[in-house]
Amino acid sequence: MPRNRREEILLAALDVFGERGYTGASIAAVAERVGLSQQGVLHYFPSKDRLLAEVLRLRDERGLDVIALGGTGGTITLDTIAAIIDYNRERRGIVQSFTVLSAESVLDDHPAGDFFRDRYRESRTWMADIVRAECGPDLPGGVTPEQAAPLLLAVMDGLQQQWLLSPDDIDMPGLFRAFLALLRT
Amino acid sequence: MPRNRREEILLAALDVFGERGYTGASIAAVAERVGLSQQGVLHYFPSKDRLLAEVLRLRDERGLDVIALGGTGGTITLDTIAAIIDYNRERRGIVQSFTVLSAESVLDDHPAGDFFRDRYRESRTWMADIVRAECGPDLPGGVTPEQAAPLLLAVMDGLQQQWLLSPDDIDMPGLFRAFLALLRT
DNA sequence: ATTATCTATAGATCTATAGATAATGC
DNA sequence: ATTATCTATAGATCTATAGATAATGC
Repeated sequence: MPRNRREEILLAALDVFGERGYTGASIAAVAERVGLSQQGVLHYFPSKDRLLAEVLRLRDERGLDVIALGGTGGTITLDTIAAIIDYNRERRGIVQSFTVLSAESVLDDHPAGDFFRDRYRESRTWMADIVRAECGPDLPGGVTPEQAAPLLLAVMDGLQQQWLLSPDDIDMPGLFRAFLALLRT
Repeated sequence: MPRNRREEILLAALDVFGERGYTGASIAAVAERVGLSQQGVLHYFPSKDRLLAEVLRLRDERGLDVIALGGTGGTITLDTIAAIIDYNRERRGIVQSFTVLSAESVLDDHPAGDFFRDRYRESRTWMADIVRAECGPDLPGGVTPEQAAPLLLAVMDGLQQQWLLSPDDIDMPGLFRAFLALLRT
């Protein structure tokens, strides 16, 4: 049963990064989670930076992302995104990982800075396309799809932050749909 | 000229926490910034946790917060908040500090967890009051002030995240006002 | 040969304590 | 007396390298 060690390590690393942050996580903690020594992990990934880079690359391949939408195959609508947010309530660990890693990525010289900068840019582009396809070029209050796109991403991120702190107080999917209702008025 | 060492240290610590995150920041880096030895800092604050706690307490006293609204004296409206976001473009360091610290605070057993949990709860309460005072109990799309409150906070946090990564791409105040336009339709 | 894994370890940090010294305030 | 500050240092980590050993694949 030759399990895929590389992937095991990447998934464990994503968890550990979510629990302690990238800075606070140690390679040894990841190693322990997969039953290897710290040096065993470094055999597969030569440095902590590279381990992070590969964790983030895994999201692109696997749709591990909180808002990985490409995988659904069919047309993506705002309701598709709302459904993903429903599902995210059951993936708290992953939500926490991406929330923490994306926030850390704003730090000076952070190894994930480019990744998240690019990711948000791309997300804004296709989010604007989704909004335009669904609501046309004119939204309530004179708002444009180009403005709605970063607002949608902001709402998703910001609700995750509040939900992670107080899961019982924050109805993420309900609040996201309330925002959609504002866009669709 | 007996400068207030405690306060110098707290302000330097807020900066350093914003640059490296709480986990990644060392007491020695804070010390260097104020021209003391690491042990000099520990004379004023007996541990790193306590230093963080006092940094956060300073925000309550001083309105250092990105959205510290109490200090304005007069009535706070949604336009007041928009004006604060205008101003925040010139306080990138502080915005970054609070973005990073609040994201770190979702980590297991983080010393700032209670602080941010309480802060968001309070913020949602007065934000709902502001919305109700200004827009009444019924917002477009059947949205309530209780829903608008966490959405407003989410938009502020989420826009900061995107702006910190790509300041030239993100017009924080403009986008926040676009969101207000949706609420006021 | 290559791959997977380990032990050993160098070299940096980092937090926090202990205890000395100098200056200040009564 | 107390306050401000320093040097010294214990005790934990942490990343990464070096090099050994065992197993696997040709």
